[in-house]
Amino acid sequence: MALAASETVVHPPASAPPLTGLTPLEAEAVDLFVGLAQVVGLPKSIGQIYGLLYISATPLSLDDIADRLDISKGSASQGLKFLRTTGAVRLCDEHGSRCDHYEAETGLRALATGFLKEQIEPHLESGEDRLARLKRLAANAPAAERTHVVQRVKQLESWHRRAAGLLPLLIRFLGK
Amino acid sequence: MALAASETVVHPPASAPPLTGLTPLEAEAVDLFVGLAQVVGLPKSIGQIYGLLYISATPLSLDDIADRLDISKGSASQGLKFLRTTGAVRLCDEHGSRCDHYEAETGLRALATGFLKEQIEPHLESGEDRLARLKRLAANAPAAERTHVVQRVKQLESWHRRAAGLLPLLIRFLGK
DNA sequence: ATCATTGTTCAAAAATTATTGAACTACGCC
DNA sequence: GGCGTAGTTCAATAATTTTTGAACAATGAT
Repeated sequence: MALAASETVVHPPASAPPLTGLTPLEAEAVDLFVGLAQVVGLPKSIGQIYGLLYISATPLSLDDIADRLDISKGSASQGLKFLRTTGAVRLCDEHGSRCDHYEAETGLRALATGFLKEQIEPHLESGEDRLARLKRLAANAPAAERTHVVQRVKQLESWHRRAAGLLPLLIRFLGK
Repeated sequence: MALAASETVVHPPASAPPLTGLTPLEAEAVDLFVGLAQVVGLPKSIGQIYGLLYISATPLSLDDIADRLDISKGSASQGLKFLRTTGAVRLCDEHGSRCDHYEAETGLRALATGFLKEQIEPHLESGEDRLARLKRLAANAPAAERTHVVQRVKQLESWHRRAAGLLPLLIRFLGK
């Protein structure tokens, strides 16, 4: 603060992809994916990274990403790890450079599959144990409530079946 | 404080629905819905409340809920408000009592519809504006990248259409 | 009209989750 | 070997979200 009176704002070069900061187009794309990330419960940084890679015409390195988005290398590394294991991002065979470069996987089916496999399926599986335990407890409930709770647990089982059946259907619908 | 020396701990009655604390069955049901809430990005208290109402054989009042789950009235009020506006919970016409009682809506279709309408649809709508802005920016991009970014934005539009088409399909699949 | 009961709101506190940055490993090059 | 670049990990910090609880409005009973 307390700028010298004569100080002037330095304007960035008018054209050419900046090494730091985002073009308006990139910023808009990043924003869109940040919003999407929020919707599916993922951290903002992951949305930023994927968004930048999605719109970028060329593969980007970890450092490119951290610099352009102004996030730490740590965040970039963690975010890319997640995106890699989830299949949303690919390491592309870099001809010239010494470091790894990434590009976005843009097939909706691949993205959805990765996300569902990683984030939803585990819950469906652990749900089975839960349901089994619930079923046992319901069977032992006091007589007055037994029919009611048994019915509810049956309904939960039906939900579970339907959810499990939904996953492959979803993937098919989004497919190729 | 400062209890008399001879005071003894009062054990809760061995049976009958406790006015405070949860039965093992209730605890298990609550847990299950807490997990579900996490999955869809809702606060724990909302999962707790819905879980308790789901398994309960009788409608419960706000105070019942706060007491049994050991959460504040504030949380219970906010949670119930959300569940009401989302259609996951119903005020049921209480014959005798002076206060409102709630019961869980258990139709999967109604639940899914409420959730999708409330949590997903708004994003799909704002997405349209976003896409329009992106499209304009892409059209003005430097020639070298233009075809690439225009293609990407087209792909985003196709994602958007598919997502929008998915919603009614989903509801139908879960229906009745 | 006063008091008790029910429920809401919202600022402050607590809990949770994401991000940072420094320490560290691994690798290639000189 | 020693040095520089890439990348990962993780404890500490920051940001965000949730929960609390006290103040308040509304309604009904006496």
